[in-house]
Order: sequence, then structure tokens, then C-alpha cells
Amino acid sequence: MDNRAVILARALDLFAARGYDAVGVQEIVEAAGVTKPTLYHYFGSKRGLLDVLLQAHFERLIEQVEKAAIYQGDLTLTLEKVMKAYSAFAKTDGDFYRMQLGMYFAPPESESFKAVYHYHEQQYAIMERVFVQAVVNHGNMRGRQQRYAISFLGMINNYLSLWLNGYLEMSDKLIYDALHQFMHGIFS
Amino acid sequence: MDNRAVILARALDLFAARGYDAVGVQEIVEAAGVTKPTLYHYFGSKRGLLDVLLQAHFERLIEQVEKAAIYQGDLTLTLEKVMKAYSAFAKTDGDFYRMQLGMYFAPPESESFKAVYHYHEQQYAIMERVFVQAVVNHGNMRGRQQRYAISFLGMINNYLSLWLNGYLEMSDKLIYDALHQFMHGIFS
DNA sequence: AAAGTTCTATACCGAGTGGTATAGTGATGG
DNA sequence: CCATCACTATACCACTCGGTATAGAACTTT
Repeated sequence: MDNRAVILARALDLFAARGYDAVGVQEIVEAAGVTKPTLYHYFGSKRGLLDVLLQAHFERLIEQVEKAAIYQGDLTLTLEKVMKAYSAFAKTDGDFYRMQLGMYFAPPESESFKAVYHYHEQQYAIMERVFVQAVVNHGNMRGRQQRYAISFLGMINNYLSLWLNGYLEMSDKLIYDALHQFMHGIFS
Repeated sequence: MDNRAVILARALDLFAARGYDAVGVQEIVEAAGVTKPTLYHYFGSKRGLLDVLLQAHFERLIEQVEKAAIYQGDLTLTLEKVMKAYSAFAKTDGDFYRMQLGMYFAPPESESFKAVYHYHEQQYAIMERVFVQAVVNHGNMRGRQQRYAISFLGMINNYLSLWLNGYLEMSDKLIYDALHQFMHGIFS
């Protein structure tokens, strides 16, 4: 692993554990076993380092979500695939998912929020497209696609956030139950 | 408004806009028109200031949620009251709600998260109690009370967070629709 | 072998960090 | 009239912040 990759890895560890603002450049280079000029050579600035980090990991996430979010007539199936895509990604890249989630809920004027905002818009757009397409088979959903995309992604992030903090298991059964509730409510 | 109150108000503004870590003590006292010893006289430390801030506002929130979360046989009614309590609180204290939400999604090792963690446990306990009591009338919910409390509060925070960022209106109709989906799913 | 390029360390910058020692201030109570 | 008290300003502390000027090492290219 070259220095560039080591810096990225250690920065992710630290940002995920204590947050972007709370971690200094000095601390990152110490954890990576290099000095500051090395970091600034590769990334230009602390913010540049963050941008590269986000770009690399979000690319993988969004690629996998895109692949899962292809509606082919069975809405439940598509939503289940999407949930499993998120769950699988979070399991292989938990630190990143934790960091990224924290940044999305950071104040709107903060560096953190501005850096991740764009990627969340993308995810939201992907899910809204699914619900728009599904209206063909579920006409009663018309006009509510936007709200459904919002609450679907919100539900996923809610469960993943609790899983990341150790409050529940991210089993296939949980995914099934959560999705079933999303589709049919709590009484069935 | 005495200096103590001014400091609290300006600190809330700044924390809500840019986050606890990103705002310095110097900046707070400048915004409040006082000097550092004044702040340290009243609050002892930056963290002490945050604790007082959280205590004061969460006390109001939890009091109102407690009042709404009294189950008397009609689950839908109780949940609607709780949603309206949250919505009303967020509308009168939006900056605080934004700040507090951001802190809850901050990394687990961060000062921010540690400071708000306790208050969220309280809210979660209140809602779980509601679902446990409702099992008397809805036996099929048995064993899922914990997950319901989680997803109910998650849904509320999801909508409030989107409202705080200007993505939707927090109308009575939205509350009704969201609750209806929570209870009966997306197909009805 | 010379020259260019990429990468990394030493040492430093000004500005800002959270926090405090000291010396007052004005109001209150004996 | 004096002492006490809550409160606040000046000036400072050691330390950390993000970022950089300079120079040398390692490796390619010519």
C-alpha cells in the first residue's frame, strides 16, 4: 500500500470515529506514518482529501444501488434488492457509511454537509425514478413518488445507523420485516 | 436578556449553523458581545455550555412528548399526537432541533454524540412503552415493539430533517399521510 | 552521466484553540 | 463606611490549527 492509500485509509478511520472537524491533519499523517507535505502533495488540502475519499467510496455505493434499482414490474422485489444493496455495502464499508451518514446530518453550512450533499441527491433521484416507474402498475401511488423515495431511503438509513451502533442485527429477516412494514404497515 | 441567556442563544445559532466542533469559544463570545471570562464564569467550559443548552431545550421536548405519548386504547391517535408534538416543537425551536439531530448522527466517539445520546435513549424508551401497551389491543404486534419504536422515531426525524432543510412542508396532511403509511403501508 | 520528475522530510508560518490569572467593576448587606 | 459578592475586562498561557518554503532523495528519461 503506497502512502496515498495509507493516508486515505487512516483518514477514513479517524473521520468515522470522531468526525471531520474534530480530526486534525497532523493526527492523520501521524496515524499514516508520513509527514504533512506528503499529504498536501497528494490531496492539496484537508478538504481535497475528503473529496477524494467521498468520490472513491460513493462511486461504488451508487454503482451498486443503480444496479439494484432497475424496476421490472415487481416493486417489492426491486425495493428488496435496493435494501440488500445498501446493507451489503454498509457491511463491507461500515466505517465509510457511518462517516457519510454523519456528514449528511451535519449542519447545512458545514464543510461536511456540503461535501456529501451532492451524492445524496443522486441516491434520492435513483429511488424517485423507481417509484415513478412503478406507478404504471400501482396507479394509487401517483403523486406520492417523491415522499415514498424520501421515506424509503430514510428508513434504510435509520436501520443502518442503528445497526452501525450495535442496536440490531442486519439480517435478511430484518430487511424483509422492515420492507413488509413499509409496504403494508404495522398491522399485518 | 442577561449575558448568560445571550451566550446560550448565540451559541445555539452558531452550533446549529456550523456544528459544535467548527465553532470556537472566541466566536461565541464575540457574537454575544461579551468576553471569554464571562462565558467561563457561567458555564465552566465549552462542553459545559453545550450541556446546559441541551438540558434546557430537551427538557421542554421530552415533557411535551411524554404528554402526547399516553396510550389510552387508540394507537393511531396516540402516534398522531406524538408526531404533532415533535412537529410543533421543531417549529418553535428549529435551530435546536437541527443541532440536536446532527449531533445524534455524529460519530460515536465525538463529544457531540456523547452529549445527546442520553436524551435519545429517553425518547426511545417513551415510544417503546407506547407500543408495549398497545399490544393489549393489537396482539399481532407482539415481539416487534422495539423495532416499531425505532422506525417510528426514525420516520419522524427523517421528515423533520427534510423539513428543516426546506424540502417539504410540515403540514397536518403530511403528518396524516406519513402516519397512515406507517400504519397501513404504501398501497392504500 | 545529466537533467527532469516525483515524492518526502525538516522546519517554519500566522492565526486560532480552549482556558485562566489578575484586577477590577458595581450592587448589596451589615 | 466597609466588606462581600457576582460579574466582567485585559492580557496572557501553552498548544494546535491548516498550510508551506526549501531542499534533498529516489527514480526515469534522455
